[in-house]
Amino acid sequence: MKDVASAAGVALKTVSRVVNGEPGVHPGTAERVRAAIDLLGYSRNESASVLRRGRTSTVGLVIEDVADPFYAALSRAVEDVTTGYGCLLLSGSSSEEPARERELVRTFCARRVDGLIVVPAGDDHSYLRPELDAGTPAVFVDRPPGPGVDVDTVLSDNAGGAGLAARHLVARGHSRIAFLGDEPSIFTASRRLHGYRAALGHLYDERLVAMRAPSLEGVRADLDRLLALDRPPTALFTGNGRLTVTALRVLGGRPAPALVGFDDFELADLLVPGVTVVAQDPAGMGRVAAELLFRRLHGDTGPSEHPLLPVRLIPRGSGELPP
Amino acid sequence: MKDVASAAGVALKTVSRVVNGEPGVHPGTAERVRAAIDLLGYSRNESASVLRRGRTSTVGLVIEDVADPFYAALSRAVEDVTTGYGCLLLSGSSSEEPARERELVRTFCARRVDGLIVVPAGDDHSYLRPELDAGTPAVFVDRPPGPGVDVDTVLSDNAGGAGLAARHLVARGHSRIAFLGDEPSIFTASRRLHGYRAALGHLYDERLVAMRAPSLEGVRADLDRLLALDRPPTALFTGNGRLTVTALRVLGGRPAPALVGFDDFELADLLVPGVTVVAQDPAGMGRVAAELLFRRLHGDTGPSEHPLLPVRLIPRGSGELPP
DNA sequence: CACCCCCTTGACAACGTTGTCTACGGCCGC
DNA sequence: GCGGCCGTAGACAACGTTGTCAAGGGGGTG
Repeated sequence: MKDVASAAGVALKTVSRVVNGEPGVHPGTAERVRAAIDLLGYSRNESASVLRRGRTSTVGLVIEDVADPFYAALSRAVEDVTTGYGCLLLSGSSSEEPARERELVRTFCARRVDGLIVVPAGDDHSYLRPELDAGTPAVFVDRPPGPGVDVDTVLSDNAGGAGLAARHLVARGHSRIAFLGDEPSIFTASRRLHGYRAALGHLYDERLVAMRAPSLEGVRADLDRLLALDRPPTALFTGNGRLTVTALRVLGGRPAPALVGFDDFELADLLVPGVTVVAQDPAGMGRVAAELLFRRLHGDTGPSEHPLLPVRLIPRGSGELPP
Repeated sequence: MKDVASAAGVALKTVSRVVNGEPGVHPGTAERVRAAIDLLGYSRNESASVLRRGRTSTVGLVIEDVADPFYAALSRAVEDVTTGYGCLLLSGSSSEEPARERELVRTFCARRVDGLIVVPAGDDHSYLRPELDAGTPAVFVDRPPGPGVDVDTVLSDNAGGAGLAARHLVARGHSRIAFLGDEPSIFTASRRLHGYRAALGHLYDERLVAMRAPSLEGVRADLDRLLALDRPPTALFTGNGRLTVTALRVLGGRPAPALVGFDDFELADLLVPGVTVVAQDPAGMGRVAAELLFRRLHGDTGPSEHPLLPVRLIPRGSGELPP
């Protein structure tokens, strides 16, 4: 900028004014400055600008894994909203590791993001206290923060959706409905178990429940056990997209039980039979969370909000198979 | 930091030394400083640090769309490598718009990223000249830069893969093989057309070629036209993952021609018949590109490199159907 | 005992930008 | 013709950090 100033024969401050489009610069002078900028290929040093101004126009997003379509869609929606407000999005994958989540938040905060959107991996977020107190707003998505941290959250109706799935299968005549869920320590997994259990009532049988992180071997072991029971399940409710796909892969070739999966996924409609799912709206979650964050950034200091996004059941065939 | 210094009763510089793990600080003093840091919840202002040091430990990635599984996988691989080198990744989606690509690059450069990884949307990259001259290395992935810009590239063997697909179908007895490709202005689309054409030789028939951006309506129109020909194709080669999926959706219910698709995708193995594909390795491309960038960042100033990543044909059934 | 060196610590400037305040000249109205 | 106002421009400090250099004190050596 110094070079631009001397090239244009003006003071530093005048260049600054031109760069920032501030009023009170003679059109002719501004033109000379712009010419010098083009000539020298100058571009403002954002770090210095941030240092002086204190605002970074930057938002941090922590997700589980960009390569997971659910989070990829969420991420894209957040990016679009962020860009719309003239901000840059920093994002990182926690790989479901609390330490990595914390490290990402720390990194983002050190870079002085204006706000945070977090899909938490851990359940202790007391480390966020200093940032929240310092005025950095945070919105938690998909899962709530640990106890003692009061921030906005954007969650899906997990229990309601699981109930929808269970009742759908019961209505088709199933009474033995297995549940394959992720690790119970994961909020969404336990909420979905809860909704499934509540909807089944006296039909609930804990021997039909298996919960663990998705893996081909794990799912195979669980399905082997379930299908070898005296009274095996006639229907299966899978607790997230990864588990649904893994279960389909394991079941490939076997006589298929009725199946409803939580989370929609591409090509669910092209499989035979089509896979009935309870669909969340990942892009909607990202959009709502980002809009909420920007309302906070624009000064909204009301009590924390906790929208619950609806889910919907999409029948495609697999969930309508008879017992 | 000033507050930490006075809380610990030491000078600013001593706190700086502790924060950066520099040697020459008495263990007792360091302990006092660390206590003060914890007490005050201090975290270094990265903008100021960057301003002083000149290095941001940051890499910028421009892709087409994070929500596309191909780029999501690429993105994740780049993130992992970047994190491994202690850097933060900034990424953004260009939505296939040259202006947006340029805007993202501009934003990243203003934030003084140490290096760039770009999946270009446009074909004029002269705007990168100042940055390259200023010593910011760039690696282009999936598609090369426009003319006159000499940077490292990481490309897949598009023509080779398309040839593989075409020969695979010819070997199964097909002589009328249609090609559904993306817009010919897209580098990968034209390379794949080229490979397909070269492999077919005298079997090539331009009436069997349709190229345009993927959309349900567009693909439906193209397939309607192709299948209504006097001598309709008995096999179909789709030029990217989106087109393959869209074509499958359009074909759903019709007597299916043999099909080979460029790009692997989840569940390709579970459809009936399984979808034969020419698989690229998006994660591998991201990894190679990122490693190449870090070699440049660590001082490698050799001539620009242009690795061509191999692709492989995965037969799953659809590509082995007879004419 | 004097000297030197090392270990530890601090003072200070500089990174590039922007907010604040001041200065200059011309124009208007009285 | 004079005072005041406006439009334009610049000087300067400050943001928070780190590199450079220097200072103080303690221990070892001649």
